[in-house]
Amino acid sequence: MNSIRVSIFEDNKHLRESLYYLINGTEGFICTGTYNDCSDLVFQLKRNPPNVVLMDIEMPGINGIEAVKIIKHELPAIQVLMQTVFHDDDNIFNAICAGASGYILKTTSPAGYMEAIKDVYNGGSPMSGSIARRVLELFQKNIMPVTNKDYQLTPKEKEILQHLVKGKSFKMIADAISASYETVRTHMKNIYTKLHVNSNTEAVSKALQEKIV
Amino acid sequence: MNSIRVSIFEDNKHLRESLYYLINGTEGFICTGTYNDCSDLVFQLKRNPPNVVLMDIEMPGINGIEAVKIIKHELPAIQVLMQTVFHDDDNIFNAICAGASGYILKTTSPAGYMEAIKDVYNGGSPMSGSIARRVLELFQKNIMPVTNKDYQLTPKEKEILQHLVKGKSFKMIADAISASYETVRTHMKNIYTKLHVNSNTEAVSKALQEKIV
DNA sequence: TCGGGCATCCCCTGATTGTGGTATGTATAG
DNA sequence: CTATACATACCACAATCAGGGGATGCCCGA
Repeated sequence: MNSIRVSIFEDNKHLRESLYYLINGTEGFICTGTYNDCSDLVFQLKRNPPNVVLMDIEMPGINGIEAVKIIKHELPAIQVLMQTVFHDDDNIFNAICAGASGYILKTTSPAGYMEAIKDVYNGGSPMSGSIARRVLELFQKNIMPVTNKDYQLTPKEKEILQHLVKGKSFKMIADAISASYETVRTHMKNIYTKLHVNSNTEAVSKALQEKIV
Repeated sequence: MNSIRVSIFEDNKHLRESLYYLINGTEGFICTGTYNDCSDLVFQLKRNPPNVVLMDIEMPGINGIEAVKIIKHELPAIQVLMQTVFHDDDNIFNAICAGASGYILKTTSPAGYMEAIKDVYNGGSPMSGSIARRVLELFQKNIMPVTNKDYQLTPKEKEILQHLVKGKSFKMIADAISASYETVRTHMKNIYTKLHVNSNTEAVSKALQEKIV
């Protein structure tokens, strides 16, 4: 079966070489390249594409986070596993926001390293509880905020609100729903009352932010 | 120092009692209650509030996921750690979307259980790589969809746009940024040009949907 | 049958926006 | 030194919106 192809970006020569031998010395893994910085990043990765990139977060020149952004933009299929010497939550979090699939501490055992690489390759995202929590919190706050407060909007009102969000004027909405301008206005008044707003912009804002539309 | 207070929701009597003795038998932990279903959930939790709830995901009556929703709605300070017999990604994922802070397999060792509880209590979110990946993907897709088309808005223009999104009128914005009404209007014209829109509602809509704000 | 919720329409008045101009001062890059 | 970008400011006119009314018809549940 095919080996998991791994590239290493790490400025510390000793660690870089250790990882190289570790990976090539493990059944089912092969190292496609080691690099001490991110110059020619895309070129190198395209010439000899890995499945997984092991990326140091602290590096001279282009740092690991920038590198992740570039990789995910140019070669989105490649999974990036960040590695860092210490638990720098902020940087790790940023790396994950940039598209990294997981991260690992450099103090991890060789077996743990291989485990994490395999996990990433197989679609997992190894990360610590504290990083996971930060991701979760942002996640729960921004995605899920199915803040489904129920404003008791009628179907017609929702329909009108949708048109409004699309940027239509009252006149255009009237046209779209085959009703008179005044009807739309009446509906809008009712929407304003229900949403506790008093302008079209506020209504649009609330509709989008609370996912009423 | 204070012990970590833990409540157990688990329909299997054997496991429930094992956990009870494990928790009460461990230094620094105390079990505030064991329940075999979620009836009177809120009442019980309010009467004897824990720091962490250990919640079985598969339960008769109100299932674990519903229970999480209720807990996070009524007592958001309580951290919920889900437990499940097997790696049911979908359910775990749903539980996490509902507000759970992490999860643990029932096959986990006693030491691992205590570790996970402590992790959750300390603000971590223990979860497997595969769950983490699903969260990450949704996260990166929905939060980060830094659909960052760059509209080249100046700082001032962005500031004004932010006020607009908050529902303020031109007059109020002028006041907020200490500029004249006419200045705000000029900025708005420029914003419209850059965003290719021609009304305040459209601008708000675009600003929110493309996360320009 | 009566009231309530919903959708439909109309009027008037004043406030706010949209559009198209012009213009000045201050940086900053070339 | 000279464009160029940016923030600032003003005017005028047309269009649209907000807030206050009032009104009709339909359907459904009490």
